[in-house]
Amino acid sequence: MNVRDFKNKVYGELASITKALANPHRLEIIELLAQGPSSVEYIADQTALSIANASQHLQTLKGARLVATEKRGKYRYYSLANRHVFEVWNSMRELGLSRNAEVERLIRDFRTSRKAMESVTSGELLNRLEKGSAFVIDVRPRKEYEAGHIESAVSVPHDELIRKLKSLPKDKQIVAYCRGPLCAMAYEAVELLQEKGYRAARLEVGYPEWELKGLAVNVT
Amino acid sequence: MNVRDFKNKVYGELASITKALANPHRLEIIELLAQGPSSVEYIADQTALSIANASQHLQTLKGARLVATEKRGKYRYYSLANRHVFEVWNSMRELGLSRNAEVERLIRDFRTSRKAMESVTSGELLNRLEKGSAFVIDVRPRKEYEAGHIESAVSVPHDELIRKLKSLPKDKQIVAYCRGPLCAMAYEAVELLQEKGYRAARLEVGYPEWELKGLAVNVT
DNA sequence: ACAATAATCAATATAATTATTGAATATATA
DNA sequence: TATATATTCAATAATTATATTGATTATTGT
Repeated sequence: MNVRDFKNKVYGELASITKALANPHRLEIIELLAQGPSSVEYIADQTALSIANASQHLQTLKGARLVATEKRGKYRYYSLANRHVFEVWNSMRELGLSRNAEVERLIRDFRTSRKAMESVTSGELLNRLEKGSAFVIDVRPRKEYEAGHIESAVSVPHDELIRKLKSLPKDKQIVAYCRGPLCAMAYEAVELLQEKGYRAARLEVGYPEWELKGLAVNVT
Repeated sequence: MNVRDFKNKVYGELASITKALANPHRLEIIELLAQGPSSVEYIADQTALSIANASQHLQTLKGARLVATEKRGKYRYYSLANRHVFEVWNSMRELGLSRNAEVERLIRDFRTSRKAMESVTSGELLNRLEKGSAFVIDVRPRKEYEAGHIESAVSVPHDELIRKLKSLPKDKQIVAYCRGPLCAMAYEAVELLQEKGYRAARLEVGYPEWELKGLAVNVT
């Protein structure tokens, strides 16, 4: 094999992985799977895809060995193959945000409020948790909370937030987190809480990034 | 705009960037541009593409704002838009190597020798340079050396290595580096040097990774 | 101004990707 | 065993990506 054939094969292999990621729905699926293993049905529901279409996209990801699957009962659970997949997604998202004012503008414009929102770093949150001065809420759907969450966090899915307001403390700062930097749920939660007179801030990362730093407790 | 439209736009933007990367030739171009700015002609030559085809791929990368261009005289120089592009490429390559025995096997099989090859980390090289116990050679094409190289390195393009053997020291270890982990030039150089009785090892990273760590000296 | 060089553009044929539809295959539960 | 549920498969049409070719534009040097 000559050098050119070798290069063609190596870059071809890498491009086939990249191609498997190069689709809006599959990127969304990757971010969803970063929250924890999910069934096809749940993935289809969360991404607004038909079951058959979601299944096909999952086959594509599986073909590139970006996801692993496990069958339990009549459900088949998909999950990310390894941390490298999440890291590619992370750097991809960083690139998108850096390169493209468009994406950032989209995110900013989507917030109903224009005022800058206070955010808390992972390190700060750890400090406040030790001092007992923060109350952490996980605003993702309950299934994702159950698949893994920040140790002391309470599950308050964003569509249940209004109903559960009374159970939240007014004397502590409430720190909300969700799926990650592209996810709007924590933004919305903080906004609502502030309107209702709570002290609230957003965790600057989502659960997968927190977990990657080895700070997580998994519930099984 | 509702949540679904918002998500479609954000993931669509990110997928359009990913699509721009999802091609073997464009990945090879990214790695080449990580060595420094290059003209279309040079890129076409190094990647074995026709000029027109290389130009089209560069347009695609430019459209996704992954590369920047500058015209000097009759040449147009392309370069990576920012470090995020290189970091995506890096994590992509890591994912490829982790996920795919195939890629790793290709790289291993391509070496003519089967014996494991000693490699030197960046930190070790810095130590040895301070002690004066290493002699560093850059085996990339001279143009890439000229665009930036390790401070004390000497340019010995891999196709000139045999002719330049006599100028290399036998009493020091010779450390060879090239474009990065997928590049075969340093492997081949070390192999040749060892056959000829030199003490030689491969730097475990390429020039772009070294530069990313802020260890580089740029020549302009 | 004229030739030579570097790069891009435009048109085209081929190949690959995608969403949709309906049928098929497992698995659990009654 | 029958039935409902979860997922995959296969076929299709529409869209998008790719390499090639030859023409065109921009720049340099004579």
